[in-house]
Amino acid sequence: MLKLSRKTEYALMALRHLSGKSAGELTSSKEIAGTYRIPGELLAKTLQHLAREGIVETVQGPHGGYRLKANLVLISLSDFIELLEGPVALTDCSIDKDCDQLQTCTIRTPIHRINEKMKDIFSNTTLADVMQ
Amino acid sequence: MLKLSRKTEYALMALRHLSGKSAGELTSSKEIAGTYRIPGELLAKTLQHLAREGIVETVQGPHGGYRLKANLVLISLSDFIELLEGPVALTDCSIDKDCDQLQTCTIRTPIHRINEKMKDIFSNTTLADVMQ
DNA sequence: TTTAATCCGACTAAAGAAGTCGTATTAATC
DNA sequence: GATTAATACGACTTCTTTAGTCGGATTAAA
Repeated sequence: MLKLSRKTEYALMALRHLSGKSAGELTSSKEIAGTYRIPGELLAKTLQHLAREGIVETVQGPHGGYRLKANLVLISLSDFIELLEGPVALTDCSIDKDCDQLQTCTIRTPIHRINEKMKDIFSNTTLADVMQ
Repeated sequence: MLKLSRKTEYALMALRHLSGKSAGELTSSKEIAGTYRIPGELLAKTLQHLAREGIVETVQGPHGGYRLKANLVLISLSDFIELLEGPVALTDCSIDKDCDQLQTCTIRTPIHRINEKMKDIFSNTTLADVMQ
């Protein structure tokens, strides 16, 4: 109920960790997982996801690892969450239209209004904001 | 991910329905469930929950049913959601302290800030607002 | 060639949400 | 008094999502 997924939390912690390193420095997934007691495999997959999205950069092989690629000031928390967990929406009907109750639903409009306010918060927060 | 539960949606729809009736008039759970195609038993349980919380009033027996009791202007959406689904929090560590990562977690403070903003939205919206 | 890292899909496990069922209670009506 | 139509409510099942694990492949340094 209105929670962020662990995957998102882990991703934020990892980014924070990476942003503390000097430019270009590589950090292994293992180091991050160890530091924060995050299940290693899960964090690895999450970092790979971030790599595919161009947020971090990877180097394979021994002494490989991850480093920041994107400018965190330019990424909104909203985009970041949507990347990892899909659309930010209080109800499904804010996303797609497959709802039996659509015709009769009387609370769509007000819920929609609140949803927009919520999205505003996430849109107006950048990843850089979350790093401090 | 950041969704309201069906139970909450159903509860809001039911309250909206009840608030359209004349003062003191009773409405059966069945009528509401039928109107909006909500599973009957589930709605019934939800209404019973609202009754225990003093938001609606019930009359048992044939021709019984539910009617509004509380003044919806006085109930915030925040309180309402917490009633039905527990604390509004982006992360568990905003609620209790049982988190292995507490010592090492570096994103608590910023997440907390965002969480507060989110709660503000829900606190500043009353159930009456959602009925229009 | 070995080793330490990423890569990635498939699988399993755990948790939570949604919905169902059975039985009890209540009170109006026949 | 019996029947009936409603609420009351806990226990249960099912479904969906989230979390975590595993196995095997690729990469590149030593």
